[in-house]
Amino acid sequence: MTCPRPCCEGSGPMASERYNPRDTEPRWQAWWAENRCFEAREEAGKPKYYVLEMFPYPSGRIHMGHVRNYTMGDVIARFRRAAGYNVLHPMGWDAFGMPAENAAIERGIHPASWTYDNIATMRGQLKSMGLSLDWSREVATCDPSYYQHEQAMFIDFMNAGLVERKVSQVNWDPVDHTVLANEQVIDGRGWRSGAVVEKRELAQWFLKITAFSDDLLSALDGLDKWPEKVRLMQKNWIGRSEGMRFTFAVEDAHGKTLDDGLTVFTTRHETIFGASFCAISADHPLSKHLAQHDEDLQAFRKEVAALGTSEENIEKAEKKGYPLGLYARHPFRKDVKLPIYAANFVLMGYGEGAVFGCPAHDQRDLDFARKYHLPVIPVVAPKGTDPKTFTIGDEAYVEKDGEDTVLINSGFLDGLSVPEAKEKVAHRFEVEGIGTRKVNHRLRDWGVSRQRYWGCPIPVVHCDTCGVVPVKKEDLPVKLPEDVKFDKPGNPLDHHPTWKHTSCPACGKPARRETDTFDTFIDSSWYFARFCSPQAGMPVVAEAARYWMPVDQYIGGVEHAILHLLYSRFFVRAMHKTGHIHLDEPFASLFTQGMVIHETFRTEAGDWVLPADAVHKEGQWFHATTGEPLLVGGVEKMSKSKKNVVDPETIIAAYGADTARWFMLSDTPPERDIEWTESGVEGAWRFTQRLWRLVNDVAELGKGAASGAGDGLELRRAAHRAIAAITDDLMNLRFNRAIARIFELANALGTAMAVKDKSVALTEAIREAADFLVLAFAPMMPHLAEEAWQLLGHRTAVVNSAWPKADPALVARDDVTIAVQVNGKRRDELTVAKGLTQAELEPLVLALDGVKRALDGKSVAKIIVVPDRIVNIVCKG
RNA sequence: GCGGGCGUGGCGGAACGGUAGACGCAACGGACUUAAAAUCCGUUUUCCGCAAGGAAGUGAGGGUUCGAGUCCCUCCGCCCGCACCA
Repeated sequence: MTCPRPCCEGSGPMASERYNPRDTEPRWQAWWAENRCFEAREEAGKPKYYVLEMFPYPSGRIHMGHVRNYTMGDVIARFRRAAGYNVLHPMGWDAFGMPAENAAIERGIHPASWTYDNIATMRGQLKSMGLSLDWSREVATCDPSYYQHEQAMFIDFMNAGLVERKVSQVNWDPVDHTVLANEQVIDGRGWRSGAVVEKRELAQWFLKITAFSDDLLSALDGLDKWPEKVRLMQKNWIGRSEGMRFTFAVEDAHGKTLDDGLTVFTTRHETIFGASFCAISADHPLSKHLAQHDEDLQAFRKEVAALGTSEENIEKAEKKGYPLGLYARHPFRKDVKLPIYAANFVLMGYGEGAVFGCPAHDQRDLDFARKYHLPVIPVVAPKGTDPKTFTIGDEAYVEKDGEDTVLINSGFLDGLSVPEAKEKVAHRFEVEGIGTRKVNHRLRDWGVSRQRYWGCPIPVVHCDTCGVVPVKKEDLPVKLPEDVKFDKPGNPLDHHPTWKHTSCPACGKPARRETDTFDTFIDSSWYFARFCSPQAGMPVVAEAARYWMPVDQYIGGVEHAILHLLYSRFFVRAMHKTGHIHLDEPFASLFTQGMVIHETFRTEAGDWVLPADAVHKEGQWFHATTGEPLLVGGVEKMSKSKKNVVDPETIIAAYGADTARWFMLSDTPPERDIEWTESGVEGAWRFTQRLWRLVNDVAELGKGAASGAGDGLELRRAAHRAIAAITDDLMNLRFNRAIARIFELANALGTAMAVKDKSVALTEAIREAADFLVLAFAPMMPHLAEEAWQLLGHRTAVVNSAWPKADPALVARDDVTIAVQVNGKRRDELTVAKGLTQAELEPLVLALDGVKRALDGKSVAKIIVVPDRIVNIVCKG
């Protein structure tokens, strides 16, 4: 036998060396590229598989989150490819956005050169990961050859009535000097800057996402390969509620009826007899109107505006109202007048910005009623309750699901159930012509105007004569000017001396270009479709999209559960409506991976310290250069601010991409947060070396003697079972389990290799198992796999090799180990031929020592047999 | 407040309602080495026992079942999303 140890003489030249990824990885990357292994072509008749990871923002360098995301995508792509699919696996750059402009402002670098430099760096880093990407399809959203199609589609959307320009109250980010969409405001702060968002009135472009509210909602049911969590978040975000919109007659303090009534929205119209006041938003037109002649009301409106909408404020805020001196007449109790208040808890942005208050059954209304001494009339009570004794204390009565309740104190509704009363009152409103059934959504239209330079110009022109006119399609793209200055706050496009001056596409007179640019979420709302035909002179070539779309597997962070994923679902619907694509749902299957987390270190002074600067000595952490002791903090998401980052480039340089990839997939399920640890990476590194030694040993194996030991059957079974399990795991994205199976296969192969004097059969089984092993880990460690594959004597490349097929005969078991329980506790086990019947098993089981001991003379009441799995003997006494 | 998820060894985590802890990390013991690293062999849920074997055990308590980490109810803790949405 040849000794595999590096120290031994006489072994082959390869075998005496450690596996060196620094040599092999660039070599195989170059080979794959030269042979265009990953360039996708449409092939009729071959099943296609479109794998896509959310494309990166070119911030400068890749981070571990990218490594995890792209490794998962690559494993899927390589596995599907081997399994016979025609795989599309493209990559691009979400290249517009604020950081490029910040670099321009802070360092005087042009956003374009900053962006393209970053792309070059990051492209190189991604290539060093050995990803099976089709680089011929690369796109950058900041390239006019990309955004011109976005502009063309926007014009089509305008013509299709999916675009609106309106003055509205918008979220203004005072740090980024731009407008934010509702989805981009988190806890009252800008999603990027973290600044408290202000309200401003501005003329803005909107995409009418609300035109698809119900469709976006109901189609979620069909997205059965999306995480339930994401579907639920979108459902809540769209926030559909069914109710009624109806109008109260309004009179003033002198009993004079006003021309206009007060229209409210409610989902609890059955509680109308419990109404004791009405409340309107401080921003309601009626409130604004009255404030013109009422200084106290003006003050109240200011107070409400100052409060904002952040979480803390809402929790603390007391329900407050300002009586307007107006009264709403109850529609069914003509003697009752409901005072109307402007109130701080009514939002202008939802429903009608006006409600009726039913204090008995709504906590906010109750708080309000108690403060202003308004009546509290219970109108819904548990069935059987005496209406005379049912009272409300400090808590509103809200019936729970499934509770049996009836209407009380409600005139013609008395005795009805809530659904019956809803129906009856709705009918009555409709008959009397004062109200209609109405579905409301929480979802607002998507404000897409941004007052920034580094984005896609909105292709319209403002003409004093013609108004807003879209740019002619033949004049697209509207390109960004290159000579811009960032010397003052605000939008450089607006400050540019000439760019905005143009002529009207309709009348030819001098006119102004729109200087707002698109929200960058538009750029990422269709890039997946562009990848089907990335160089086409139209947004999407129909045949290409028909072949490749939808994306079969989309992978990214859960932070995009609403923003990007909802916008994309809308945008594709708009593209469908305007004839650019044939489908509505872009992503058939979605996977949201967890974050990469790491321990945090800080000095006693409180400064964060990079993990690379922390050294562990005798159970204590110290700073590598200053030597001062370090405090170990929590394990948190890798972030620059806490410095708990590990640079992928350093890791790849030290261990190679395969090791980094292997670590990312091991142990932790892909949807959970993974903790990056030095010992884990070391472990992955050692395993690459172990595989390399194992393959070397197999490669050097001579022909076994016919008389040698071992029939190889056990190993063959292990290998085929491993392949069957790994195939199943990879199909279902259970990478950590697949990796455990690969460890087991390597262990089984190692055990077989330790047999002295191997028979021919065992030797052949070893060769087969080694091939299987290499093919099985190839999606995770593609470079090592290619190198090992050559060493095993194959002339093909792994990328061009088929996924191994498990032989069902070897996967199936002919004998089984059955656990034997007595009263549910395991007492013994029994290995028998598969498929024994209860009658055959019973005597065998009762004869077992462990069973006899446990029974100890007790009488057997019953024997439960689950074929080939378990026997449970139930006894008494 | 509403909605959702999760709780298993020292750690990451396995486990169609059917032998809890696969696989990995770490630790410990041993072999090899002048030594270290690497490598190889072994041990590692807890408790009792020399062992054979036994007892307990999946956040807590109850239930369904021949059998529960898994299903149901109540509670505790942690995480995430939304949040004055009428």
